[in-house]
Amino acid sequence: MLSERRQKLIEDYLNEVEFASLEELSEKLDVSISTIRRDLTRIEAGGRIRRTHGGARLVEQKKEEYSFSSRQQVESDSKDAVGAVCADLIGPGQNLFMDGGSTVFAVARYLERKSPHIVTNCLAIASLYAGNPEIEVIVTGGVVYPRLQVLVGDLAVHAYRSLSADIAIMGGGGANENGIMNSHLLLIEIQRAMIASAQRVIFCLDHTKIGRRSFTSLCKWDAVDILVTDRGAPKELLQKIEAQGVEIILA
Amino acid sequence: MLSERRQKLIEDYLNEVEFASLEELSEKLDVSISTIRRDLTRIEAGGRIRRTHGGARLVEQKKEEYSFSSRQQVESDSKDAVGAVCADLIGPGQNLFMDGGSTVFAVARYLERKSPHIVTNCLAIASLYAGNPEIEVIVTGGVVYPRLQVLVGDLAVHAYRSLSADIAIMGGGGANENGIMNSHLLLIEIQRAMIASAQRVIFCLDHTKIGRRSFTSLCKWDAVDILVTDRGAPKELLQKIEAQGVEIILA
DNA sequence: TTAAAATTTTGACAGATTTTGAATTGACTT
DNA sequence: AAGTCAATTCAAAATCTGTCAAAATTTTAA
Repeated sequence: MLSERRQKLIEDYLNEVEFASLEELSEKLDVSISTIRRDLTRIEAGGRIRRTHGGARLVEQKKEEYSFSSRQQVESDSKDAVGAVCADLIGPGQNLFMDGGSTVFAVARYLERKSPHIVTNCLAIASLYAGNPEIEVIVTGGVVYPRLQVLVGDLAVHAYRSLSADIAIMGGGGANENGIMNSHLLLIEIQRAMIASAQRVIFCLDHTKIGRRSFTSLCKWDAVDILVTDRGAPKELLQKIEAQGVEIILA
Repeated sequence: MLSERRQKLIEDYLNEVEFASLEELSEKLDVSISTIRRDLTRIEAGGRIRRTHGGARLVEQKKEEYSFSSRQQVESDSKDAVGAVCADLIGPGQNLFMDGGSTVFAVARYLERKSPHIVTNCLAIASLYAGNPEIEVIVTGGVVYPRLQVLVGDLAVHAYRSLSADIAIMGGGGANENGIMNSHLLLIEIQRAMIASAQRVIFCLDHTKIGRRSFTSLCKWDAVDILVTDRGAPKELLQKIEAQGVEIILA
């Protein structure tokens, strides 16, 4: 049995049962416990499972703004609607900062006719218009953060600090009446640099994000000009946010 | 049985079963294990499968959006061969600068097991390993140059100047006995920065580039440590280049 | 056309590398 | 102390790479 095939089988099995013990896997695949251990270590490096005492379990798929491939499907209608409405706010030829994340990517897809100048640390957005001579795309640089496929680190922060934009189009992990939150510490510094160098700040968050808590506070509402979300968002919370001077647009 | 036909059968079979062991294929096609090995090596060069210990597996078809759709086809056998040979020169965990262009991209495809640290201004290379946590990818930043899908400009130049690498893997538009040439002025400054910050400089040029003139001179041969090309290149010219202290490796 | 020469393909094999299972050791829990 | 699990080490087995000579194929020459 090929080791890669075995590892794939382990992954498939874990996808069914959530958790499996070493012994269980060892018997099922007819190899020694040692081999199972080694397999699990390798699979864990891929990130989809986690080793535990005596076995391994599936990593719960975080329902987060970022992280593309899996998320892209879920709530894509909401995201699309938010994206289209947000793109309407952009004038032709404006300079944009664009954050990572699937909602912001949805905005990017509607920008073609605006011929914008885009500065981004998101590889997906950069690649989207990389072949289009009508749209100038500037990539910030930085270290690729594999889980989110965005660029992080000093290069990215410096790039945003040294440029300026008409509008920053941002995403986030959650929002409540106190402000916006994000779960990825590596991104916070970058997002703050974007906000600081942009004239107007637009946050795009589909309704699942409104009212959700996340890991760290990114900014308060006074830093935000516009919040674009969809009708599924809780109205009373939106009112509290609006009272803090944020223009709210519903898709 | 023609070897090409056999290779096609192997590919078809892998498309069905995803994994196959050497033994399995050897029996199925009634040839020796050695032959299967060689077949797999050749098929792997095409990029659709990957050899593993004891067999081979299908490569998940990634979205085509990032790859060099048109140019990739032309001379792709030569480029692949050059890519494989060049990748052999890289040690595990080394720091690499990687230029843009399809030949350098062909090198990138063979680097998976070397777990390199890659610094690049090429979006295709960045996207290739963006989701792989084993491989650290740093993107230089810069303005996307749509024709080549590489990043150009000050951000890119500064990034390369401020970093350093064990090896720079470079492409070019042409080469003659005086040195390497490139047709894209925007790239010259960047490539010079790469060369200046790297310990060893490897140029990868398929045979169509050897002897071809291009627009501007990029560098003389004394800046180059190794030239990787294929057997189609004119031998007398290679000798003249070798006489200038360049190690020449033929794929 | 046939024969000889050159090239490519194939199978086999030796030495290096990787994978595997078992044994040992050490950390931690009960 | 006893038991469980993880990490490490080690030797055996499996597999990989490079090389070589035989076989098959293609090219060249007559």
